[in-house]
Amino acid sequence: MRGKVKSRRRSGCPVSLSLEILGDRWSLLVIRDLMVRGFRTFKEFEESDEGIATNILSDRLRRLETNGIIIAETEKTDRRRGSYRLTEKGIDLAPVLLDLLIWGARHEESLAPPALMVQMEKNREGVIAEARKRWRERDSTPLIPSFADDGAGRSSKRR
Amino acid sequence: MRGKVKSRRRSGCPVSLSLEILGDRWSLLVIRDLMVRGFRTFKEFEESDEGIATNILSDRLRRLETNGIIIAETEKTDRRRGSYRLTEKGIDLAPVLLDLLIWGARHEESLAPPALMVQMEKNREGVIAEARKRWRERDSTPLIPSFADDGAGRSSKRR
DNA sequence: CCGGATCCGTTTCGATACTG
DNA sequence: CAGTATCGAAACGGATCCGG
Repeated sequence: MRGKVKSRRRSGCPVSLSLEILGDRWSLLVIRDLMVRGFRTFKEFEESDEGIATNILSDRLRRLETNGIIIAETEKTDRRRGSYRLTEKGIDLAPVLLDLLIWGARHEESLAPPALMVQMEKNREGVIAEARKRWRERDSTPLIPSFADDGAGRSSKRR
Repeated sequence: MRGKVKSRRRSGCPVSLSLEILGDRWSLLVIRDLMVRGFRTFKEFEESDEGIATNILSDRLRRLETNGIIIAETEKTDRRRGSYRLTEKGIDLAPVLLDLLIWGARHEESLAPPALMVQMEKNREGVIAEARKRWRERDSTPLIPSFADDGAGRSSKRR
């Protein structure tokens, strides 16, 4: 039992700190779903994506909350946390998410219609502004409709 | 030995795919060091940061390589891979990294001089263009000098 | 039913020793 | 110097259970 903890040094670059919060498989995915797909409840997160386990989801939500990226709203009648929203700090991640989305669309298998991406890339600032606006208005309709549904992305899943 | 793979469904959003590559504690950090700090050798990565273990570093470098984000250059005289560089796909992550850097500087403990960040935020496009330019010229001097050294970031680390 | 918490087997991580 | 090998520790993921 080598109890050497080795006193983790941390570099001064802010990215490292960010990655201590966001550097895992699920956190950014949860934030994306909040921001882009308009998810708000535990169940929505659980059922979507690639099937995050409930314990992991619970843990990630709590971690994001303690880091001030989301807030959980508890109803008075019920002790459970019913819905989640991004804080301003959280919505400020919109540029990161968007750039990642753009990068993914350009370099990974382009499951999402490139046309949409090209447009989004051109209108980056506009999309970010829209995200921020909706956050202020507590409007949680999906920011990018094609990503709203589950097997999503493949062209016109029109309704 | 329950061979149930459960046929992981993946959502159509490109972000998920990106996060399968980048969604861990170290990958983006390695990319940042490649891009912003100008690291190129195994040893530089190993000694910097918050002390990544050599086996993890080795694994991440390999994964980034197989995903086409970096390339390893092997010298003919030696079987070892001597230096690493970003591919074009890798350099295209500059916007993501930069936005993450900006976000971190704004919301996390501001270890980096805010002035630098404000400037970088204003000149986002310029910094990205510079990164791309250097990549083309194989110029690996640090893109952001304050982040070049280890305990870095704290204002005027006089030189 | 919904939002979790708990239990438990499996996978990944991380520190260090070791090798070409 | 650039990695592997090893092994204990931590995180993950699935199933199940529980309180509101």
